[in-house]
Amino acid sequence: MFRLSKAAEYAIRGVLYLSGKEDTVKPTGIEEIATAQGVPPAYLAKLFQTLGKKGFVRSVRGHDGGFVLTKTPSEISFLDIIEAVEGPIFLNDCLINEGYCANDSVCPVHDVWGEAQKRLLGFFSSCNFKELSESGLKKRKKLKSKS
Amino acid sequence: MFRLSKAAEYAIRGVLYLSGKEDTVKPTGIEEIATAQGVPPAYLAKLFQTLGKKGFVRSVRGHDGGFVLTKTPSEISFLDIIEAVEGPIFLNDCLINEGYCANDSVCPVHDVWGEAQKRLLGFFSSCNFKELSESGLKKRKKLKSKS
DNA sequence: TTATTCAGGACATAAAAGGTCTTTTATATC
DNA sequence: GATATAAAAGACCTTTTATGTCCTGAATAA
Ligand code: SF4
Ligand code: SF4
Repeated sequence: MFRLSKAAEYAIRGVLYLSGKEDTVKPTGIEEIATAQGVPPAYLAKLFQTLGKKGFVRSVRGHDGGFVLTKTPSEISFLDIIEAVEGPIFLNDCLINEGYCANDSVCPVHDVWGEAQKRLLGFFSSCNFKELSESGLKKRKKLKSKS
Repeated sequence: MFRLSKAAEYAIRGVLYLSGKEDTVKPTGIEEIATAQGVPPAYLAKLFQTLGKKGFVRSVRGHDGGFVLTKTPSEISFLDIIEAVEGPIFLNDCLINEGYCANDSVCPVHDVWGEAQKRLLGFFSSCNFKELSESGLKKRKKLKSKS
């Protein structure tokens, strides 16, 4: 169906929420993040668990625990988070490695997938969470001034 | 998982095969197409059935029947065939229509999906089957000259 | 020590992908 | 007209992926 997973959507919005916090030291509980973004808490917890393993967030257990970003928002790209939760993106199996499909040396379709993937990944890796967060503030301000 | 479906891959390779034929009048049987491309015949038949409904191929039943392209290869885009077999592409539900997600007026993520989708669709619609077929011939020639 | 909060993993459900098969209908040829 | 051929239509099946939930255990601050 060629659609982003909820996993990616939720994870990104979670990281976005953390990116919007001024206090970058105090951990934020998963419950707070989930409620703020309106996503299933238990699922988000799973996702943040893997974000932790991949090193994008640090987790603090126990009282007043939660999650903190380990990098500044400008250093985290969209692609980072997408790939962290859904694994590396391959538009088609034959892009995994040369020779995966025996046909790829003569197949013109292969090149199209390759180019499409290159462009898509390039775009996603060009989006960072600092920009994203700022653009969110801007949108909110614009909406307010209208009403 | 963000991957093209086999359906799209098979359909595209089927159309590509037809695009490579000089004789544009005599129908080509699904069995021939499937064997030439190494894809499951029954499945490909289903796919061509829907390609027929969408008007990209014309079908002839009975003895010496099969499929013929209804347009010249240069008029058929990658996107045409992909969308014909998997339905319209939406990277995320909120792109289906404005207001699908109540949040989209303030959500910065929305815009990223939108831009990514715009670029992807733009690229796919810029690829036509005449170019594709020619690039296939070129690749084959190059490979031959090497061996 | 106790309440809190994440980690890890098992489990559940539903949807989609990928594919087969059978029956019916249209067509060309003998 | 009979017959062989080939697509149309739709039922059916299996496997994989997506999207969660829940429980138990471990860390930690108050
Ligand atoms: S696109 Fe070409 S190379 Fe890639 S899997 Fe399909 S046939 Fe093989
Ligand atoms: S990206 Fe933003 S607008 Fe789109 S569904 Fe997610 S929250 Fe809603």
